[in-house]
Amino acid sequence: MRGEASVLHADLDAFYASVEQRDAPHLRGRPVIVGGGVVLAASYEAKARGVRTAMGGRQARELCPDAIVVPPRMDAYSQASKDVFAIFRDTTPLVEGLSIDEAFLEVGGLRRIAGTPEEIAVRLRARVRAEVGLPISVGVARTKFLAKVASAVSKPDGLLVVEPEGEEEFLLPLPVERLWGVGAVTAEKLHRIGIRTVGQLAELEEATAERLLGRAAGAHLHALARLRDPRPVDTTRRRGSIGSQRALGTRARTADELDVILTQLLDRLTRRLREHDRVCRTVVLRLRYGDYAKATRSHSVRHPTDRTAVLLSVARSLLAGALPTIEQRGITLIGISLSQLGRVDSVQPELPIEWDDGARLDTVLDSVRDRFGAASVARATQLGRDPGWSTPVLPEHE
DNA sequence: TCTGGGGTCCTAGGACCC
DNA sequence: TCTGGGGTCCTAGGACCC
Repeated sequence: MRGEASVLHADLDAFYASVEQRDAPHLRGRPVIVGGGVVLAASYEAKARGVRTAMGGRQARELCPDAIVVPPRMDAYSQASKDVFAIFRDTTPLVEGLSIDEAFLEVGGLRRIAGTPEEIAVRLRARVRAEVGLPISVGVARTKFLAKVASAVSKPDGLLVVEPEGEEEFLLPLPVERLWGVGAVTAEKLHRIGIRTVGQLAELEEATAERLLGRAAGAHLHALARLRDPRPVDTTRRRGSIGSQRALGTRARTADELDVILTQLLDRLTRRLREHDRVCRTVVLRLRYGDYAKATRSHSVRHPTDRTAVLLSVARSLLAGALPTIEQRGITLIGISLSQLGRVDSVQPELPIEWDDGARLDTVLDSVRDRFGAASVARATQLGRDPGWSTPVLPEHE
């Protein structure tokens, strides 16, 4: 016995472009492209001409010469997102945000006070249109996955309810690319063995799917194709990492220039960290070399922190390690991610231990660990506790 | 495809611990 | 001295999503 279709997936249509058309009447009904170098968003009029998100700006203008290209206004999109999410939360307390412009809503317990899921979805769309001025598509189904596919199929400005009895008829004929988690690489692997529809994937043995796609991805996609998706709407999810990056073009950069950019990126990120009362443990340096090959370098500190100085010095040492390669190959992008985020109140109060020369003990231990590994820190800590040990010999701290 | 910016999750090897 | 199995953490890379 299947449950009822009580999960809504609400997804704003061509979000950035719709906000632009809302705010500038002369853009309405016309092809609009947000972002110059690369297409961040395209209105449906531009999509009809073949313009796609992430497409190069030149190609987009060739496809659609009369498109109006506007620069992004992130603050406006952020405010529109807040307005729409307020309506989501006014609809049900069980909201799981997925990104700036989409969310799952569980409305199963609301039948007596708010009506059927379909009625709730109709009202939600009308409210977003009337109160925020934006078109939004909604899929309604028994599981998150089916609701997400339903909203995508309903676009633009649509509503599609997949009743439990109609799930096979709805899903199985769709191309595998419609599955959430199937991109270009996975689609190509499936095509190579003759699988083009979700139904064909469902007929495969699970073990075969796992061999082909990897254990987790294979099992997951196989389950989705067989209509199994036990994940409930999760209202407690929190961001696990934040990042900031900058594309640099192809000209050569000096180490000083890179250091300035790195400092700006880190300053912005640590500010965001503190604004949201979060701390982090891992700094990831992202690089794209002159040949557009990507690389990452990361380092984790012992104690979660939101201090710019601490995280910047970690980022700098990561960058210093990569400089020889950058000199050789050139650099076209630099980015920083801060991960292993935690709540600031989960951090234990810092012990005011001072070393002889004034360096903090944890800072000294971090530098020992960097050079000699975690075991050495454990040993050094033990030795430090040994009354027979006088002054530990530690590497100079920079 | 002459290539943004913000994220999530998974894999795999090595170090380390029990 | 050689050899286990299981678990966690760290690091690097890759696929995918909007």
